Amino acid sequence: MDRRQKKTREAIFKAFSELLSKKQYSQITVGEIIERADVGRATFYTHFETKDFLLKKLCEELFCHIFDSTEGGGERHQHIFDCEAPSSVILHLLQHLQKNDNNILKLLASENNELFLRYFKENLKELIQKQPQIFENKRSRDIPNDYWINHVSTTFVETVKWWIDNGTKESPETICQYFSIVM
Amino acid sequence: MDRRQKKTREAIFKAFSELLSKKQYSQITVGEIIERADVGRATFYTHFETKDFLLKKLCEELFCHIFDSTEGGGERHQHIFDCEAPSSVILHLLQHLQKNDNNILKLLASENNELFLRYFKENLKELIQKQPQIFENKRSRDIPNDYWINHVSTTFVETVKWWIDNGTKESPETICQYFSIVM
DNA sequence: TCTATTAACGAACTCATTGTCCAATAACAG
DNA sequence: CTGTTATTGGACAATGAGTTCGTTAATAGA
Repeated sequence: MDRRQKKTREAIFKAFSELLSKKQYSQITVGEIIERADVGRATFYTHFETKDFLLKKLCEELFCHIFDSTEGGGERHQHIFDCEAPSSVILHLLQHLQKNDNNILKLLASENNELFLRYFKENLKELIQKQPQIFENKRSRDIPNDYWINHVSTTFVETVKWWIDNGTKESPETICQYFSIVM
Repeated sequence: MDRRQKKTREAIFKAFSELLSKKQYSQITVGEIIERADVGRATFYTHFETKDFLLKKLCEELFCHIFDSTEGGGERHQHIFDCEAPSSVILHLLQHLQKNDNNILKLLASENNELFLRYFKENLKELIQKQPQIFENKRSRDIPNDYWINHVSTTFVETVKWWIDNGTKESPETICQYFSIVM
């Protein structure tokens, strides 16, 4: 890919992320983004159709990274899905979050978190659907499957949100335990 | 209150609700609202500072109604909190929702539901905080109290959301049971 | 190194929307 | 009946979205 393209693209992502951790998505203007990214107005629109598309792309980048390394067929992770404890997957995700790759925690904690939490939840749902055995032992047979998947995803996302909103003071292990108590 | 004020206020609420059940909140313009409500532009702004305030007021009206009649000190409801089963409160809320007062279900199901679900959850949290005994028997002592309250509210709201998204086919009793299984 | 291609620039532009203001008019309460 | 108050419509500035285009600069490939 053209070096110029890559540079502008990254500059826009960076500027956008920084703005997102400061103010509401709806209050961020394209003008602010291009000023901070130091790119021309027309340039922005050749890269992203609208502000909404920019957000979508950003979410995809962030969550792809986390979930790819969780689902990945690498030997390092393979054993996670083999052992019975669902907590190992959860713990792994939590530790990943705590490492704060790409400032993802900052974004999840910001006032815009609903946007990110929605993507987070969607990715989680897919993960659980692909690996139903993770939580199988906790599942009752008297509730519909999609209700159950939705419940698990929601509870996890809300747990993370609570964790972040409270300053991420607890260790991933503690959070993991809270989660397993209510599940 | 002046009849004229009341009329305009209601016309705006009505127009806004109708628009909300059709399109995203962010894509609704003040122009559309006043056109549908058939009131002058200046009139709108004498009633509501901004579109956001209008939304806030609408939410307050909708949820106040439901939660007031749930918490109310009337003798009819008093016994609800006296019996042990948390399901009675839940069932009562679900039945209320099903009656579809003020088209609240339509709004909860619309693309804007996040806005309403947030208010819904806030009201629920308060209710649970005031009546902690409702779920006390399900609560573990190994998790923080606010984590627990958040979890209960979230789970209920998500249950309702799932119910609506699936066409509200199940009876309130069934939904109530699903809820009590996962809690 | 040369060249054709492609991206970035910036400035000007249209268009939609927000929020304000005011003078004229109609509805209201007492 | 009368003073008060809400509504009206239209004009207004300000802001932001998204487009257009001629110019400039970087790039990839030969």
